[in-house]
Amino acid sequence: VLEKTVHQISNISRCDLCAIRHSAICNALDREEIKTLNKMAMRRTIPSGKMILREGEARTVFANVVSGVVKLTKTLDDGRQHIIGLLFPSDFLGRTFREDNPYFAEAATEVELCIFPADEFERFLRSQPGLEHRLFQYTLSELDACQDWMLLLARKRAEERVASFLLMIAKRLPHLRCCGSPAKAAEPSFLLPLSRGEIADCLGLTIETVSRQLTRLKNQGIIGLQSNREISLPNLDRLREIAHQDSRV
Amino acid sequence: VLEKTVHQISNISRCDLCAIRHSAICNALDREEIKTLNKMAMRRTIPSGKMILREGEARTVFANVVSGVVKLTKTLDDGRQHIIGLLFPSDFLGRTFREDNPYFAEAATEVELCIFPADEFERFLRSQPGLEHRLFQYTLSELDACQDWMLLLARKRAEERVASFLLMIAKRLPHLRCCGSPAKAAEPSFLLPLSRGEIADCLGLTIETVSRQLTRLKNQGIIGLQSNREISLPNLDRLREIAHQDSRV
DNA sequence: CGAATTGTTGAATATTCTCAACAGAGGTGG
DNA sequence: CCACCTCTGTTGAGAATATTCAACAATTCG
Repeated sequence: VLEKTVHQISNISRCDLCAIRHSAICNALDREEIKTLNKMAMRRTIPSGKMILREGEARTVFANVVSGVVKLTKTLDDGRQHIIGLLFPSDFLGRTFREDNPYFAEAATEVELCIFPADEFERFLRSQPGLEHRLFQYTLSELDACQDWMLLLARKRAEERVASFLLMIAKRLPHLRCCGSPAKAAEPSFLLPLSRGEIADCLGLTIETVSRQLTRLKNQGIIGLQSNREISLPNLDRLREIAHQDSRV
Repeated sequence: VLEKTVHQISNISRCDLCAIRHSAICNALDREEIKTLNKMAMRRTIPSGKMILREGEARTVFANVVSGVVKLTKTLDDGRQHIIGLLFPSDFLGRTFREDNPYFAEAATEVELCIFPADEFERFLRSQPGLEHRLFQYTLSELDACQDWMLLLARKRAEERVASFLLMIAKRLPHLRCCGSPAKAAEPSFLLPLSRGEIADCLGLTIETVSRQLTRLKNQGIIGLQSNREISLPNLDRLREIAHQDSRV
């Protein structure tokens, strides 16, 4: 009996215990295939603020985000900066089939990554059409999101942008919700993974404008700011009205 | 001898004569495979201004752009609009693996399309990993371009946006160049595929701002405006300086 | 040629940014 | 545990950029 148990345990790969096993691109793989991927994978914990990839440098790794938030940034020569994307748990990091990274990737919070060597992963990807199809679908969703965000940057005003941002974060951070009092169980509440400056870099605004808009929303009772990073959304309907046609939280 | 010639001619598929045969996603296919694709394909000429796809509607077709320019737009409820992308000859139109169109597609000029029925094309795509890989690569480039454009919308000023726009068009319109005088052979010159209003919708500006910036560039001798649509770029270096770190024309 | 559309220009306005001062949170060491 | 320092965030006043509204000019199309 004991022998059997031990055998079963040894048969469990690390991936079976992985939190994102069924939501990351890995869900395209069966037990045998995932063993191969597992062999080339490495877990790494990255402290908040550390640079993971640099724009223009040769790509050497790809990764799944297991926990935490990664920000992807682009910069102009004179230092103007923009956050072109945020990666949450189960998102894929890295631009496949290209020599160099098209953006910087930095840990916005402490981040846990499941890392793959670039060349080896790309070869595996080409040999597994199911996996490549999964990554293709993921890329298409990224493109959808990017195109939606362009509309925000091109046409929404500061207030609408901030409201849209909060809804986006609330939608993608179901894990980090705080335990509110029972009465408020229905209202989303979470820790912002970004500073005011980073939010500004997401929205194409300045720190001051973001701060002012948050204060305004707070004074109207549409959001709650327990501390700088701790936010609650007691009036989602109103927030959605302000954001204009944003998808459900 | 005549018989042989006839046989050779009958062996030539429509695709062999297609202008974009080797630049569109079709270049992933060999002679046999392209025959299959050819069977499901239909050529269509669409007049300028006609809507091709509507946001939210079920997708029924995909297409290659053979000639002309297609604009992809998103709108807010109150009518604010943004052009999230332009398609030039050899670009692929349509969002695969999704029930509904995520944007409007409209002919910006007269457009020639090579159309595929959606379901049939998707099935073919899944059966041809090489073709799907090619479309995946195309989608990745689209994403790169979209992320670059986000930086423009978020952080560039009106003058920089207009300069970047002109460089982008010049880069993607090598076909539509006018024949200038011999002395000016080196300077790009072309017909704008978009109106001032459409340019504004690309750049997140108003018509008036675009007009003012174009006039400024003209007065500085950096661009030439032969007519509303006819543009020349006699000082590319200066234009690039203004646009800030944009890729070569 | 004339009407309709598209583009330009000016003046006033609005929104956001910049600069500056201050307040608060968080972390460190005595 | 508190004092201090630093970093982050807030607030206000003035400036800059782009928008809005309006009139007019130019172009295109029938």
